[in-house]
Amino acid sequence: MSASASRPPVMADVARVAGVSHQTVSRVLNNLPNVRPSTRDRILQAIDELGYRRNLTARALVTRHSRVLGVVSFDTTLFGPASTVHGIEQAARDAGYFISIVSLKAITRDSVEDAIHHLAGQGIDGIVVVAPQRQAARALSSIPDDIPAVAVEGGRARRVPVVSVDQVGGARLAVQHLLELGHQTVWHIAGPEEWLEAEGRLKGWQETLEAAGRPVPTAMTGDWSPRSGYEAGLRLPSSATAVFVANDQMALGLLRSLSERGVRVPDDVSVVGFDDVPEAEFFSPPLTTVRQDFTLVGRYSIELLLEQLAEDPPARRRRVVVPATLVRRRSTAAPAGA
Amino acid sequence: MSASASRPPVMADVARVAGVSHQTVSRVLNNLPNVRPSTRDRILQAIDELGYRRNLTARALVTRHSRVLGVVSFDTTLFGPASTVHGIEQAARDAGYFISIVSLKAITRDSVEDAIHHLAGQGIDGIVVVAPQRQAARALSSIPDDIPAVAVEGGRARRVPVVSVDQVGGARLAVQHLLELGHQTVWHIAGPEEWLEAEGRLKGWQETLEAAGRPVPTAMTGDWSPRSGYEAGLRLPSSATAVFVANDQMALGLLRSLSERGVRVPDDVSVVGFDDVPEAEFFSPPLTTVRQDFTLVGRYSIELLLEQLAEDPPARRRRVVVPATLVRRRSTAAPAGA
DNA sequence: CGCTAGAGTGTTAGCGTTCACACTTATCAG
DNA sequence: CTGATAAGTGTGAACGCTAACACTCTAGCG
Repeated sequence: MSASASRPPVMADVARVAGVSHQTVSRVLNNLPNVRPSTRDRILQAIDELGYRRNLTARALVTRHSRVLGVVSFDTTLFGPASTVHGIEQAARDAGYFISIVSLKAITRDSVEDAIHHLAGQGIDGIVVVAPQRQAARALSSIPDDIPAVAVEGGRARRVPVVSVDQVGGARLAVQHLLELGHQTVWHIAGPEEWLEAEGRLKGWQETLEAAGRPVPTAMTGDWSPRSGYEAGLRLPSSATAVFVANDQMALGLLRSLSERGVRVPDDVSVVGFDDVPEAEFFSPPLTTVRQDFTLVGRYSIELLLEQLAEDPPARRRRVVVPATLVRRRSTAAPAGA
Repeated sequence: MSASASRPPVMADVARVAGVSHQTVSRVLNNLPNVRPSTRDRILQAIDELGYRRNLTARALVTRHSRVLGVVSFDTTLFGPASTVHGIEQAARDAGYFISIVSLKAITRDSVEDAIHHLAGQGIDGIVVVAPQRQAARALSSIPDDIPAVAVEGGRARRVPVVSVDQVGGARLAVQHLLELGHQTVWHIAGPEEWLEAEGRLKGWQETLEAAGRPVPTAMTGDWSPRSGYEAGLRLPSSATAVFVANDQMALGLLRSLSERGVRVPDDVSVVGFDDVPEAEFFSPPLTTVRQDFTLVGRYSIELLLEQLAEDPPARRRRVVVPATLVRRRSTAAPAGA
């Protein structure tokens, strides 16, 4: 513990104290072989004594690897993105990487490109773009060629592997569940058009109805917020007996407007959401919904990224799809007439 | 666009193309004066031509500043931490800084210290610790002296400035609101003991009741989850007419258990939450709650951090308190007997 | 006409690591 | 006892940038 508060100690200081060369200190730090145990101990002790911490900036300069991964995301306040980023962070840390985050207020192609270049200039080893909007997905092509990247929910990006949840399959699960209960058809409150997730759920809903030979009602569109679900609920025709809502927040709004109109759930109308937010189980009534495993999505995205970072570029999987699962609770039942 | 995909261009390459020295390129990049406009243009063109991006790692090595700030947080899936981190990120980016995040699964003194050292070794310019638990607050003392730091919700940390929401005041607002409506007393479902926020809300609740000369019921304790609020609701005595719940999620659970028991809100029991999550407005009934401005908290924390980073260390404010506000909705009313 | 000031530019030396070697010493086969 | 091999260690040169200073040149002054 040197009293001089001048500069933090560097490798050379450790070397001097331990009576070796800086290179030997480096070897110990990097767990390389061919260091005599007694020497190693002396160095370790010197490190401890001086309170030495290796300067990762210098290391990054020479190795050309910062062990930092960049993440570009949108509104990390929402449950989905927040969970995904959390999953990414956990997986990255387990792999010994740091995460540098840029969270966008607005998704425009420009803002995404900006964020990407920002990160690229930062000496990052790779980038994960959580790109659930069409705009963002388009910006993927502007990622510099020399930077490994992965997209989450990024449509079919050209040069970038994609991890996504099976939105279409999830929607199918929801609609099939309602049809099996005996409903003639299912209404849909969709997410904003520019969102790929909204698109997938809409598609799954429509295809499933068509496959079953059922009429396909006009879809209503919300903006993911509870309020928009509430408003969609006001426009829902009284003939409807089942609604598939593109996320749980809008489902909550729908539940509220139905209850205000005296419509009982599930007696009069069945409702299925999407996401399985922690609150969903305690809605009135507890919400049947489609669960997405965001943690797994985060994990896979890091896995795909690290694969690209590896020495031997493997025949890289271009796309990983995480299945969605149906969680049955009390907001769905057979229609009144059944 | 050089066809050789060998190495990304460096400053010297730009210098060669522009016919100047690398130092002049550096001057242009750093917007220093005394560069002839025509020279500047030539350099800018060369940069463009080569697709040159400055290596920030090398820059950081020599300047000893990375322009990266570290953030340590807990479970960024929760609304509060997620919003705070989001606010921090926005504010930091506006100031030209990057954010490197470590999100902890468990808060123990060790895990926090670990995260801090992890970041410290990363060549970070400063650290924000979102430390809402007593454990985490204690770990603040282990931040190396040479690294500027700020704590969010960190109790009264010793050497570290703190930004926090006025939990006590928020709780007072909630309880006063209920007393003014005519309730004799107010029950409380508290958060986990080790959380400072839970402690502040508990304290505000208790003090306000005492100041009004009202009996103070035994507080129930949850773990922030809707389920724990639900369970607390089952234990709520039927004599209770008003409940102040330490967060919105638990309030949701309470609402649910009350409705299952046939207790009407607000007719039979009034409920106030804390946080004002986006969903709160659409609970059944819409929840009266205390709003915390997390964005502001994030903003202030970066402000305090940048103050420390500035050339002239100002007489530093040791503590910034952000006020909480009451949002009145439909879950509160006068008691039945009033 | 020489001198100074300042604009404009180049040169050199780091920053704290790792990498590619070269070197020394001990070990062992022949 | 010699030479080859391996273990253990040191030396010097990068990595790509900025800081400090030195230099050149023009303008302006007495």
